[in-house]
Amino acid sequence: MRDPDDLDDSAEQITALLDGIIRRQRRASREGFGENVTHGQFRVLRTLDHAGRPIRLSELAARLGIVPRSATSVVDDLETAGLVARQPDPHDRRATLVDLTADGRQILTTLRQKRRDVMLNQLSRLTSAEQQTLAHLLRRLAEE
Amino acid sequence: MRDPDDLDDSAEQITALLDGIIRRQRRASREGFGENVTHGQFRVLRTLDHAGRPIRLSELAARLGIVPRSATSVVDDLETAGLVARQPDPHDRRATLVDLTADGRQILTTLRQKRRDVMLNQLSRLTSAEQQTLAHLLRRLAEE
DNA sequence: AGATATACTGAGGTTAACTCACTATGAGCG
DNA sequence: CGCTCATAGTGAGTTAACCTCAGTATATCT
Repeated sequence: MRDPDDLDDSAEQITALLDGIIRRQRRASREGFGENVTHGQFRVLRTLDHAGRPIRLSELAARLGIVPRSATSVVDDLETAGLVARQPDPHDRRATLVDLTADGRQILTTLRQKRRDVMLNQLSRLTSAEQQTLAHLLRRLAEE
Repeated sequence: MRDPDDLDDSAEQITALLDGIIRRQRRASREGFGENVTHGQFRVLRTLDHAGRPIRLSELAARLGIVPRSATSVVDDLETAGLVARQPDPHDRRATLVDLTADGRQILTTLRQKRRDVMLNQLSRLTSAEQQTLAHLLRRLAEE
């Protein structure tokens, strides 16, 4: 019962597919993660780890693609949980630097492991060459 | 030839990429769409159109990948806006069938157009062969 | 020194989900 | 037939992950 417009409209198809995949993944994370860390918090931990050094809250927000105010809230929660720490920027007293704590780093490792298991399940439908192709295409799509 | 870290890597990369793309797309929808139809509402309209006939609320929910209670709310709003209509299922008095109204069908067409424009803009970074490849890979990922 | 810009946060809102518990109806069975 | 159990939808309430707008503190530029 396919709408013929859908078939040759790759834009809409791709959109719908992306949509569904993300939704399923979110759900898998929510159920499978266990640790009291949400998806958004995980993204922060991952980003900080990737940065490899304390970064400004505003830079964190930029990397996450959200507005600074939103980053404040996530960092608040993570700080309460002891997974990240704020410290004043010595060069600019307006700014705060955010960094992973030892606990944060450790939980990140655990979560990555669990997450990998969940994801592998989905991704295993593709050969590793296909995964690479996919990653490549997505990267081009994601470019600013 | 692939060690587990590679898998981990591409799994995590792909997830992060999907994440970012969807986020941007949502934002584009939110800003650009104009019509007072949210992303979730759009998904309902699209699904109903795709079904091509009145379907039960629970079936709608299943197709959307959400729990029935959540579908109730979206349908409530769409019904208030006059874009869908509920009717009793003649064969089962517990069930309600949901269908597009003429207005709903019309708005769906408009939205599809706008949405396609937004998406095309992003997708134009890929050749059409690449788009096909992408659609193909995503379809495989999305399969149940 | 004063205007303007930047960094963060308080207050409050929206979207898109969720769960739990309830009512109405249908179906199977003894 | 009546009883039990399952199914369809919804009321009430919650959560995550965003948003905007306005305010304070600090930096920078003229």
